Amino acid sequence: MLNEAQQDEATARPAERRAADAVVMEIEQDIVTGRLTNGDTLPPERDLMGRFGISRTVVREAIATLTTRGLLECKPRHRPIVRSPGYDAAFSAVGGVVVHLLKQNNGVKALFDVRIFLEAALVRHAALHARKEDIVALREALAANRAAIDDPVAFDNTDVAFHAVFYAIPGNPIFPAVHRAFVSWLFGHWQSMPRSAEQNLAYHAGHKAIFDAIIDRDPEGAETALKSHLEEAWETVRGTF
Amino acid sequence: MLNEAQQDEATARPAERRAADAVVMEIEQDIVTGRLTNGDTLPPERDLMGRFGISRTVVREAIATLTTRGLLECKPRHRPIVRSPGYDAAFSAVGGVVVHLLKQNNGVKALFDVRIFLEAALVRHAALHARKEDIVALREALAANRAAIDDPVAFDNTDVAFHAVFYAIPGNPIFPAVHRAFVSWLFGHWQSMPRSAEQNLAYHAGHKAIFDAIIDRDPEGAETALKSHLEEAWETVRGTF
DNA sequence: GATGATTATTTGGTAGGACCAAATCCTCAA
DNA sequence: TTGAGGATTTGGTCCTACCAAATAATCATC
Repeated sequence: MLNEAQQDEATARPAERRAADAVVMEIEQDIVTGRLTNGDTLPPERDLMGRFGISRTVVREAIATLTTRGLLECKPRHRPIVRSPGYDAAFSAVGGVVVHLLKQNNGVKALFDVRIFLEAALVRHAALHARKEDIVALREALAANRAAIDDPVAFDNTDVAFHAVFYAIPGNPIFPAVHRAFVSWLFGHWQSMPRSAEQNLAYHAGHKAIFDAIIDRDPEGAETALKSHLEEAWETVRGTF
Repeated sequence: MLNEAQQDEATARPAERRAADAVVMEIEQDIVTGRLTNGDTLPPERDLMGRFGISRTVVREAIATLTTRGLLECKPRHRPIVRSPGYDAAFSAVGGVVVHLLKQNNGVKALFDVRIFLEAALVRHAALHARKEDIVALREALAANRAAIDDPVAFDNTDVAFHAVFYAIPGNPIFPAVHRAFVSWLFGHWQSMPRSAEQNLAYHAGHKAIFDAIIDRDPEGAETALKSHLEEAWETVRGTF
């Protein structure tokens, strides 16, 4: 059955833009301009229907679009939660695709090589430009790593934390997000693999070699030590996926 | 009106997760395992309804999800086309989020700094490891750039192509994808801005300085030349957004 | 008055139908 | 054979109705 309102809407619509896009842009504006901030909840879908004068289908389409863009977080039977997008949200948005890419030929190797390449440049940068507080952070991370040699879980965590310092030194928020993406994409595969204390000692020695080169302000040595360390790590995990 | 099939379906469903997610995973599997390969078309939405025993609402939601993940390509009035995901698809999937990030405080600057950082490492790598064919590619790209100084559009294209060579030299497919992402995210803002032939000459001189350092196998010189070149480029565009 | 169980309301998820516009397929006359 | 015109297909949009879980409100009991 067809009512007049629907027909009028249908015949009048072609000239206009898509209703859903208008809603998306409006809510987008609210988030960008700060009228909606992180953690706020959107009104119920049925309220938005009336507010924008559109059907719930359109409301849901708009919410779905905003969710895929990382601006909203949806849980069943709960109002959508506003999420101010960060660089981490950007990387997690591609997680689904990356999973497929890693399954392709040498996908993990290609990503790991990129990590080595970028991190080599980061330790070189650290050797040249690390400030006092950066050195302190590195020294503390190295000590924590040493203290955790007998605890597999803690060692993994301190391992990641040590490398994270290099991504933090440039002060650019994109680098730490890249690091977290690397960890979630690469580490997820071979984590929970038990490692011996001897292996942890070798890893820690690799970390110390990098640290020593940095406090010596020796970029070449730092880069060499990092590449050696990561290539050793690669050899131990290459067969586990 | 409520028919029995709908009620049965509804009462039987709660055990499962969201219907749309199940469909997404199933089609995902078909693509990963090769039952659906690049260029194949999905059946019409109305067929999928019957095949999966779900409503068209859910079919469309699943297709939308797969599209945002880069596994499908949708055009109005055409069947969805299967796209085996590449690294470019991964980056384009985050395009929507990046747009917002760039609007935040210093977002463009942060991204441009990352580009400078990565590209500095790439030219250093080129200076150390470029093969003969890489040098040839660089020489040709530089010549094309020189020849296009009087043609704004062609100059932009050859400019991008010259820088692209550095991303290609390591032979890792991720780097070219990163470069294309940089171009689409950064260049899109200030493209179509007319540049004078003098400015193009300066840009070309920057390119030549990088090239000369590379054929001299001088990584420090190459890195310095690249940073100088890109920081000059930044100064000319920083006010245009 | 506090508390726990019961009921009502809210809310996101899903089903299914109707319509449109463009593209495609089909028919049939010239 | 061909091409013009109609019929069918197909994705895009909108609507209403219903379900199940979560939450809010109510009420009986102590």
